[in-house]
Amino acid sequence: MSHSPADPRRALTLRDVSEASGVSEMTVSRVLRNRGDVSDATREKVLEAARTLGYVPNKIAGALASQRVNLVGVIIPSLSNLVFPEVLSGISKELEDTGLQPVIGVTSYSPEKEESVLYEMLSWRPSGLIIAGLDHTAAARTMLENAGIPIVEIMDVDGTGVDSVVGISHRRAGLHMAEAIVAAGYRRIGFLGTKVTQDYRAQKRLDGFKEGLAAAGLSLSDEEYYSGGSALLKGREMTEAILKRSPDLDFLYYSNDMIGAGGLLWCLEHGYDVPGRIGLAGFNGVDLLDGLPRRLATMDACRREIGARAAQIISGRGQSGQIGGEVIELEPVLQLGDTIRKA
Amino acid sequence: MSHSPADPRRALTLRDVSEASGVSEMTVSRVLRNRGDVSDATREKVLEAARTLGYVPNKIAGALASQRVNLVGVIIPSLSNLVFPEVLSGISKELEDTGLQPVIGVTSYSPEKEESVLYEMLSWRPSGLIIAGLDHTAAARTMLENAGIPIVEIMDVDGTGVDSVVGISHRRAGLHMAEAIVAAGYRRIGFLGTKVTQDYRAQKRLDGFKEGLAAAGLSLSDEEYYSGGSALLKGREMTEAILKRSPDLDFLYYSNDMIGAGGLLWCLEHGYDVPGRIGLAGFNGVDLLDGLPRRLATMDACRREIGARAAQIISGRGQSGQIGGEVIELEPVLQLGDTIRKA
DNA sequence: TTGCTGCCCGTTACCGCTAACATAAATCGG
DNA sequence: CCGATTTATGTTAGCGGTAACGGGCAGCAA
Repeated sequence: MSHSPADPRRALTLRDVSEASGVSEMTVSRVLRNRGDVSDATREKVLEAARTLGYVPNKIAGALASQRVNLVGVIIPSLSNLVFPEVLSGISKELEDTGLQPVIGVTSYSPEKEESVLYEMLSWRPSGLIIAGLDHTAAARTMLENAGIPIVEIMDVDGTGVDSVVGISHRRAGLHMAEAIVAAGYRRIGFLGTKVTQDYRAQKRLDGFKEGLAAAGLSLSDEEYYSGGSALLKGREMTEAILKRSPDLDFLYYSNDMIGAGGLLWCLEHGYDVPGRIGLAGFNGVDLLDGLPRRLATMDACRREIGARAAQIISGRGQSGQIGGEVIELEPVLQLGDTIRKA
Repeated sequence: MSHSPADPRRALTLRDVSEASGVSEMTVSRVLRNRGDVSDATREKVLEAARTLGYVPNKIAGALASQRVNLVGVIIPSLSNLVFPEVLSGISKELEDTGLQPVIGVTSYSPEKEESVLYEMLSWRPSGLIIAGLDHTAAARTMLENAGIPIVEIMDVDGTGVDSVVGISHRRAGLHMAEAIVAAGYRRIGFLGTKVTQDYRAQKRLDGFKEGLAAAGLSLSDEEYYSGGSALLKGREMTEAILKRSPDLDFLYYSNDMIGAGGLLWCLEHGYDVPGRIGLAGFNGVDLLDGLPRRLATMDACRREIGARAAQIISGRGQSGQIGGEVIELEPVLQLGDTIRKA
């Protein structure tokens, strides 16, 4: 374990490398960033010195001096939702060879937490920001407006964005699901969802769903809500509860696939004829569904593509040459699966 | 939208706030960090000015000047594994009110990617680093050794760490599972796992498992591997394949709960007597299992606690007053569930 | 009054790096 | 063989904060 003469545990700086290789700090900096003209001889010398010393550049200093930061902030409500890791994977794949790096912040569906996470992120002066949802506190919105960097609000297009927006219309997703259910002949429809009132998108889906029912002269026959715990198990419990209370229901609409899957398993075990006697549908299109005994009807939320398109906008590789304020509405695809009877 | 006289889109600095409130930059800095003595009158004045201007401090400059960074790097192989989001949640909860903030990097199980992610992270000079696994490239190990910050390697204790280590012994986890299976009277045992050879921990579990079988004079009767795709579906397909090839197997050990769940569903659908005719076990204790028709035998990997303990070490709140080189081995609990017959 | 203390605030010198400009040596056409 | 480029390197001045220290002023005991 070699160490510099002065202090054995001092962090290395450009100066150490420059002294070790006998050139100026500036030249070392140029070599390490592949910038400007440097002769092959000195380049080798410098790289050699940096390698043997184990030098790691200090990006904090670099960013301050160059006024450039290769970070992209990504703010999402949760990591356990399964949806967001997929969005993230779309983002990081797209950012892969742009030199940009995502930094993740999690809000736990709390607007106050979102505000503080956003503040913290902006204080690192990222070169772009991707944030889930269109609904923020007034302070958060102001920060976004004044940040002076590209902002992309994702997941949702039902509302007004600060800058660019990439997502689907959750209202219309709910609406279309309702239409498909009604078209298939179901009439006594129950809804099962999360209690979290801060999940604006689930709320919008429900609103659209009710709207779709209303257009056919129908309304929700019963509802059931949960919070916390294993979603699959909750799906079972809620399904049992709602069917006990309202045995005449002929359709159950779940706010996400996980509880829908639980409900599906419960119905099959209890001998319900699915989709004859009762129909089921969820939301999201998680690939978990492929392994279930029967494929749950769902609607793909285009998670990976949302991530990819958002990242493209930040990296300036958006298909439109637009400079900002871009709005991309993706179309969620209804997958009937095996739990809605064919009309 | 108010703007400063010079440039409407220039980012705000301490100087702007100091001019707006008529005090020095230093005083503004003190107010915003709650440090040193400032009179209530000026404090109010400064906060007021900062608020109306919408000033967001520049942590890059702050970190450079103070040589302190409130970031903790966290490097994990994947976000879709379900295990890691849980570890992360343990970490962020524990870090919540320490002023420290986790920054996540993902390696996709690639040692080269790990190396570059690590380099990138260290270049931001975080005040601590949590990284999954004990197995790294030589260059990565050297970086870790010379980083000069607390390092915690998590998940795994079968090997030698650079600094602190928090995890379970995957070798012994596999070993104990084998012992339990043998004790329950199963003899013709198959293994189903991922093809990813870079998942060192899965490999160690398998090694321990084989060791446990060998101690009883047994060995694996058949094996089946997969990569990519929906784990639940793969679990089904692999189960079908292995049982077709080796119909006399009486136990299936899966390298994770997800494929185990798929296998369980397949066996139940095809009328297998579980756990009489055939036993099943997975690994991890994901709470998904609670919703399955039968509870899969598994072994809890203590994910949240691993995250929490690692974070404690970084934040200096570890229970031992130790300064580094701490090794915490947690004990995974075997949950027999309903898929191993009671001896 | 003198001197000391504690409170409040300002000044100065960096932190480690890079943009922009300056300089020195090598190349070159006419 | 000279001025005009080109190539390779060095010098200077910050980037936007903060540590460390300095100093004015009020309060107070001697």
